[in-house]
Amino acid sequence: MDKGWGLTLDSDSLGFFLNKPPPSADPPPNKRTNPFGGGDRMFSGIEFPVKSRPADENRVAVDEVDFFSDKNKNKNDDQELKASNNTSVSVKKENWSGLDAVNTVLHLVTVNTGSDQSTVDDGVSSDQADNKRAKNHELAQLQFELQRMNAENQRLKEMLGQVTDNYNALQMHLVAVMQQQQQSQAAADQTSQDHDQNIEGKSEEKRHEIGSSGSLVPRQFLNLGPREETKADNEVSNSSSEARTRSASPQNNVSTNGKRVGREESPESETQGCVPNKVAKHNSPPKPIDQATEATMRKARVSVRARSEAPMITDGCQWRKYGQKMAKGNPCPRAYYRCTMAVGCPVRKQVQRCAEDRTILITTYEGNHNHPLPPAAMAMASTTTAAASMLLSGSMSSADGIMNPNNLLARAILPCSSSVATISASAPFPTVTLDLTTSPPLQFQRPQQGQFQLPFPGQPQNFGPSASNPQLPQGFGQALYNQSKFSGLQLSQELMNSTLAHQTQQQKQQQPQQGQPSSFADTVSAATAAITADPTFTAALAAAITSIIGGSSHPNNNNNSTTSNNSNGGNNNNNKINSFPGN
DNA sequence: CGTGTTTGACCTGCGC
DNA sequence: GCGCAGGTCAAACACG
Repeated sequence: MDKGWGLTLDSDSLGFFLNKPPPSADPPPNKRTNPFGGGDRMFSGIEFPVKSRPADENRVAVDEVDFFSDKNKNKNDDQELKASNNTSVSVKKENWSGLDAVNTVLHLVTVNTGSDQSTVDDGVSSDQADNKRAKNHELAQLQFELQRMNAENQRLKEMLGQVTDNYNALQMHLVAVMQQQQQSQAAADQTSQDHDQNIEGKSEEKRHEIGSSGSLVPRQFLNLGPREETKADNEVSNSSSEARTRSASPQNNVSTNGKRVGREESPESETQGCVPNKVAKHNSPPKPIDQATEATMRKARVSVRARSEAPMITDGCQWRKYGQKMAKGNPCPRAYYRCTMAVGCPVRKQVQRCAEDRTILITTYEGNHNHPLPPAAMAMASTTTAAASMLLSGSMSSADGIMNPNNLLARAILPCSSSVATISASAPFPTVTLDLTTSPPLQFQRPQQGQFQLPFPGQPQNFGPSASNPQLPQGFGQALYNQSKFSGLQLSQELMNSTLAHQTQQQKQQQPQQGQPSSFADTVSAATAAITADPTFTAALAAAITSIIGGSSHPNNNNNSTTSNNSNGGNNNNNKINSFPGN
């Protein structure tokens, strides 16, 4: 099981925006105390409240709690002391400097310092009284302003919660729509090719399933291949839970012929995960439709490179380690995990440190979850899904090749950082690599939108104990972004843009008459138009925005940030360190 | 005792 | 066919 020492993808992403210094070359070996306890460097960027660290002294640390901390109380005490004794203000000055350091960020108290300064050399008591009154007045104003900002902050938090919920709903809706489109196309293809009524029936069933589930409550599946997902869903919908349970345990599948049969014949593994060639060979009649393509899609992998001192990144899922091997060309062992969130879930991942830079953790995901994902796992799942979808669609529509880091595919996946996405054609399986190891600038690079600055760098979001929850920092993408000046965090943008790119890819497949974009650059450039071109999406987006602007704020909307985090973090973080020699 | 990890053995695919 | 490397299994082990 995932012992959860890992940092989450988002925390890493957040760290980018905080100008997180690169990990020290020689980190304390067992520094991994409580990942969410605030002591870990990896999470300090987003933990709440913000801890001050030497490396972050110049960071914008807007911590509402601190404004009413003892320091301020001391200041008030000093004021009172001074009022009664007319004593020196030197001590008070020191305290002011402390507050000033904070308020400089808020541009609130620059006047006070000057006022304070003038008091020092003034020996006239009446002037002192005036100054005291003035300062008290300013203090009251300051506190009022702080309260106002706190309220504003709270409101923004609530907005964030709402936006997060709406975003999740929209994203799921988008996935559902894409599934529907793909299903329709697949059904059409099937009909034209072999008139397989059975498959069509399944497609209808699938459509019905999507429709009946409600447009905004699609299932949360991680799919590394769009078509595969369809097939998998059909299987899931057609198979009883009992059958799944039976097939879940490899031991139960051991036949009398051999001890490894169970693994090979696991339906989940075949249809949703990596399909062993053996199965393909043994499987019934060859399908006329791109079997090779389907096999390729099943084997699609998404690799995430992120800097982490932890043995593995926390992605919201539960993992159980089932093997470890020394890989050729890398002194660090490769660990093998499988998802244990549901019995028989075929999703596996490999975790290995980069040989060149051991602070870089390479996590490779493979397969599709056959179970609903917790919100905490949706970010990574969506990211990998979108990346894999783009990979697969790209590999189908154009020649495989290394994607240049400057390619817009990379920017579609990671538009706001200097991170790159690469597609490896030489790997045994088509693999898209999301490189999150390069620190982006504090400003997003949005080729079509110019630059903008993060409004709340380091802003404590009420993320609960697991501030690293990947599902929370989810903005709306540029539509909402442009309208409300709200910005998501890095992964949000990644998700949004990659999802949009994927959506565009789907639309591209459905509208060949408009001429296919010849490259992903076109795909990405069309993604912006897609968000407005798709009336469904636009309407849903508008509804979400309206609900926000309408002021219907529900603090509990952020509950998932706490509960899911707890469940996620709890599941993932009460684990002990893997004995991972490479770490 | 249950659960998760470790680790050597085994299987499979691939290149020569 | 052989060797190599990747991937997986499962008994042994550790831990709470």
